[in-house]
Amino acid sequence: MYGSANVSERQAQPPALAISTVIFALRRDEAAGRDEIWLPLVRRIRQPHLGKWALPGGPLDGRESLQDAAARHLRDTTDLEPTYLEQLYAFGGLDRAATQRLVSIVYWALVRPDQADLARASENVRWFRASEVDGLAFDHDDIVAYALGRLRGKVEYGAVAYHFLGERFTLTQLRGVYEAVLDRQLDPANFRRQLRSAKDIVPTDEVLQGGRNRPPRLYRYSGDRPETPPVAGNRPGTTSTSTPHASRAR
Amino acid sequence: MYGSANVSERQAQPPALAISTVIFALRRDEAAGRDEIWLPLVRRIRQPHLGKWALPGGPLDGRESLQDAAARHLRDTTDLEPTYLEQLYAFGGLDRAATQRLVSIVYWALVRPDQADLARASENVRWFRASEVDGLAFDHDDIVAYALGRLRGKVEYGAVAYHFLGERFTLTQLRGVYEAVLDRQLDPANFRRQLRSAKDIVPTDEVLQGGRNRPPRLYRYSGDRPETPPVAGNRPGTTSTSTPHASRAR
DNA sequence: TCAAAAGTGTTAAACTTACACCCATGG
DNA sequence: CCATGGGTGTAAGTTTAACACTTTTGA
Repeated sequence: MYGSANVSERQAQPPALAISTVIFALRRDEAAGRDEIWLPLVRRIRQPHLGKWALPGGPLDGRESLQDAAARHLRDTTDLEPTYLEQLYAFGGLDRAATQRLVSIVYWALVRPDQADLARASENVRWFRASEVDGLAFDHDDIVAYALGRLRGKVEYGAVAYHFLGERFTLTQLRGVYEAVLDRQLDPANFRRQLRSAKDIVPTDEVLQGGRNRPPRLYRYSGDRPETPPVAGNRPGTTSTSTPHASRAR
Repeated sequence: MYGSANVSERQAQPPALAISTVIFALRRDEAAGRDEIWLPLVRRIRQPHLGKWALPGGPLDGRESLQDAAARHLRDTTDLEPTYLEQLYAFGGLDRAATQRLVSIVYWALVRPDQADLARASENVRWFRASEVDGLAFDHDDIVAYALGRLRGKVEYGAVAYHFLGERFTLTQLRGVYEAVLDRQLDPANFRRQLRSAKDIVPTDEVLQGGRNRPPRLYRYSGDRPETPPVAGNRPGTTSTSTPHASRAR
């Protein structure tokens, strides 16, 4: 069934397989006094959709895992090395590309501000506000919208927001991330308490000096568990951790 | 051309793309007095892993969407037409198959008991307890374990359990689903109240006659929203609903 | 009328939410 | 000494969880 050679015999062209990534970073809007979500896009330098902005990506090299391929394309096109990289979805609609059948396995990434600053910005790489993205190549508009929804869900449930920030961060900075992602204000007092009981966010004995006001305490994330979902086959040697396992065949 | 074991040739060839599905159904264990999760597997009738049990699946036909391909393979191999079908994950590790680079886009499905009864059971199709699955072909053990975890998460958060049942069901039946999936007992009284406020589960004016005890009221699921996650490119014409959308390019 | 499941009531604990208030710092 | 954000206290509202209790059926 799987090893069949008539995959290619049935039809002239097997579906093309591409890897793309939605990269999110935080940027401060000093005027509005709040953080916003931005993402880098690359300009297409060939047909189809020549000249349009698109998600960074490309074909899957035969000797790298899906995640490695995503990371490599990030490096090649934007110089970014994200601290968080997770599979988003596999898009395989029939009309995604005009000339060929195209299946894209899309990842999403979070990068820290210092990393984002390093990102090559050129004629063909530019940063956009996530809320203003529109008119992208292929179905990338929809993919970005879906990624934003997933980001929101992840932040609401779990422990992802840290990856927008550096190694150490204040609770106010972290709240800024949550507010940018969820697009609403949060009560500072209650936010503090909730994250205090979050267990994987630990206070350091340092404080951030140099501000105009009382120096806030710095925290760090004790990310014991791998942030990438427990998925076998993703990286060799990784075992699933989310489920009690089988014993024997019936 | 796909089946070459030569490494350099393997790199030159594009990765093979397959679609598989993890199918879950509920089955009553009368002895233990509780529901259990079962899934159908198919026996491999060719190398590699000849004779081993595996998830139903096969190659992607060039003219159907990913989801349609999953549904078609289900029909062809097990005669099942699930009421719920959602993409699980794309597995693309390097060592998934010995002879070739194989990327599998895996779906997971829920079927109703009446549908499950119709499923062709033969020498090469058999049902297994999900908790006892082991020794499958490829990395399918891990995939099943991951799918169980996802099922658990979906049931805890949202509205999936209904799809294990028929059109109309009692709250006790629904509680049986939750208990089987979450693998723990739930308080009948509290469960009832929680689901009452769930909004998308509505009481009918019918009751289920014929039991030994007081006839329970029947409920149904008013599934307004599509259960498949809001994903563009999955089906042409489907628009993402989860995210406020963009306005213009910057 | 009895067993068993259907269904309701009640209460303590836990968790949100809103907001009043004190603390520490740079200017 | 004051403006500002850092940080704590507290009380009302809401949800969760445990379990006692009443109702309705078939046998």
